[in-house]
Amino acid sequence: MYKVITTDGNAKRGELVTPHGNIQTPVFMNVGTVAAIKGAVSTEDLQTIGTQVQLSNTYHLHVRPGDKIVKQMGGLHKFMVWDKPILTDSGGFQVFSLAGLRKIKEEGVYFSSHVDGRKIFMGPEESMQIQSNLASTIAMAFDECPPSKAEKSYIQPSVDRTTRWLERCKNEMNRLNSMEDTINKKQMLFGINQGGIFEDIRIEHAKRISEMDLDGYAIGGLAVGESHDEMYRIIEATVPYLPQNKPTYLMGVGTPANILEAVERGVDFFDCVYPSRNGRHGHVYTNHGKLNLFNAKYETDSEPIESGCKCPACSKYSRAYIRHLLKAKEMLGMRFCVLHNLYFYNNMMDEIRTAISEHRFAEYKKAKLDGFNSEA
RNA sequence: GUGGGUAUGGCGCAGUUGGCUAGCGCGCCAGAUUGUGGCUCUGGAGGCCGAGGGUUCGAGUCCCUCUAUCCACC
Repeated sequence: MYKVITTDGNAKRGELVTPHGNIQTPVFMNVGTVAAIKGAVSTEDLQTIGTQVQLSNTYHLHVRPGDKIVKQMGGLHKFMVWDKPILTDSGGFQVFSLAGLRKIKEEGVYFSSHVDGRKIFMGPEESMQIQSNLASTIAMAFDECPPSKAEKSYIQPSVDRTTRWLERCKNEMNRLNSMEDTINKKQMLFGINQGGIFEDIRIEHAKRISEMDLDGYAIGGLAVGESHDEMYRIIEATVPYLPQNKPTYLMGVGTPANILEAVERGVDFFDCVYPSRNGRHGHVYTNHGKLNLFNAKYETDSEPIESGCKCPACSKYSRAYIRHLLKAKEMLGMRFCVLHNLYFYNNMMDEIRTAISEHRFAEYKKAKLDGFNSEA
């Protein structure tokens, strides 16, 4: 159950009630694709850096260790020792990102495993079964995420198929939630809006899936190559046609600036690999823009990544030391950067929630963006 | 001391019977990365080819001397 606590313009401050605790929105979900946030980050770390929700991936966990193994181990929560909400992505994105290794048909998608090359079939039913085995808090619908440059003639039939897949997902999820040996019988299902950068297709699709009474609605297929302006335009056009009494999730986005823009347009949920992947590559976020700690200018910099930051890295360690660890390819260097970045994102979301509650989101956003564009 | 090998950007090497604007890997310096294959990709800086002399229209490539270094033998 989702409720909007207060609004500030189109920005919403809300709360999603789940069997694994309540999620305060807007929220940034921390991405742990294979039931682990890359960079040697533990559950204890996540508590320290204020993680509300973890995101894992259906396709990756199906390939390894196998969803049946996870079910046998008591489900994802018990397996990875995390009792707060988990959202599982459906594997739909892998249809897109592993393009070349797949064949899309009406019944579903034929993949070759990126781990051992074996053939895998996944359709809406399989994706729901896997996610039910994983017993995540929120399951995502199985969709196709077409490339940003796709023509309308490709997008329209693709979106129509995604709609048919969504109906199958919903039916299968209902069936699974009523089964005796299902671990999480209250597993939620979010539908996914597609339509490329065509507002008419987006809106039509949003209307159709809104009638299906799902637990939440995502906007997918953005931030895959189109410009920021196009992305914001599509968000702005689509959000009003998604149910306002349900959470809206912008999949895979994005930079801190992207998130501020999307919150302003009514988005509640986010996830992105940036803080973790960029962290592993030594790119760290600050209120004065992104730093690349590999840069030679940090060689003797005794300052923390960001002074005043309360993350585990900034509380004690210098940029120079972390740079050294990164150059030496020590895991600890990546770990510090990932922890800092996730803390930065989680903390920014906390600030956003406070700003909306106090009806000063616009001022907050402007000040934040000005900071990002200033030199540290 | 004798015989043989090797000397090319920070390191490791390619450079065909002499025609180069001297390449490559790593490293270095930067930049990309948006529902993650601890990747990958894209740029950039840096060498009078150990030193000196010779042959030639032309030498990193051939010849001579020297220096350094490695291996074997004494």
